[in-house]
Amino acid sequence: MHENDNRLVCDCDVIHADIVENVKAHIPEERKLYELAELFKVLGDTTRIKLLWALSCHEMCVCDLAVLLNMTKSAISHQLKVLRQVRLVKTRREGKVVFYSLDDDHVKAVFEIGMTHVEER
Amino acid sequence: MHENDNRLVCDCDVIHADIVENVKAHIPEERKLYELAELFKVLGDTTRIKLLWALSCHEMCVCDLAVLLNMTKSAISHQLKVLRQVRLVKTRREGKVVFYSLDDDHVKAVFEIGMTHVEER
DNA sequence: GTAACAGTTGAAAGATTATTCAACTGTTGA
DNA sequence: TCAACAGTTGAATAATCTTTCAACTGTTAC
Repeated sequence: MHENDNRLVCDCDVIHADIVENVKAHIPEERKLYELAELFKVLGDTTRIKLLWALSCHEMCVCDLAVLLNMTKSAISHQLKVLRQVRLVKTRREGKVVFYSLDDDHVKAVFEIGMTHVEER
Repeated sequence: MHENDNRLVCDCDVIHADIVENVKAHIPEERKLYELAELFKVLGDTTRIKLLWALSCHEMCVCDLAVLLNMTKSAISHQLKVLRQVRLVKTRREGKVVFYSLDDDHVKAVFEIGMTHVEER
């Protein structure tokens, strides 16, 4: 991740100072943009997209998901952890079995808009 | 990227066969989910998020963007290329200066929903 | 034509990330 | 108690991605 540690890294002059100043004044705080990028980064992986899609159909356990995607339980579990950390999925234990389901109403909406972009190409 | 080349990689049995079959029947084609993940991958980087945000305020040239983000023109140019390849931004040349602007009406919508998720935490 | 500057590009370096592997925890049922 | 199985985890490997660097293109102005 890029971090500008007080060095001046830019190798050119401003051309349109007014625009730059205006945009600078309205840009959201660094932390929020960072978190937004983090969210998209989580969505930016085929395995995790498939998991979210599957869970948007029905809650499922790790074994079922592993069979569905033809991957190891370990790989699935690692990715589910990532999804859990950003609160996109939640869990429910029933004996030995852990059921995963979506934990966010926005995900489907993001999916649909994203799909619109993809399909228009 | 994971690809299952006819090997059976899953290390467990199906527990809820009916659910798995049902989900399998409704899952979108592989290619679409892949493209959706690709789109989110592009959005999943702080630099590119900042670029898109800036461009959602006003069209800007590479120099301006470099000054705004305090990065080299080269780094900015590389990232703009990525955004151009998935048709999120478009260009317009005026003499020596190349202006970039958003090329997708959905981006802002995706931004806003994503922001909702981020802010609720 | 050529100097100056905006922007682009390919290759390499550095950073990050996904999957595998092996060892582990927790729960059930005999 | 212990075998069996669902799931988790840390470390290592493999793959991918971001930024840097240096060389390049294209346009303008002299």
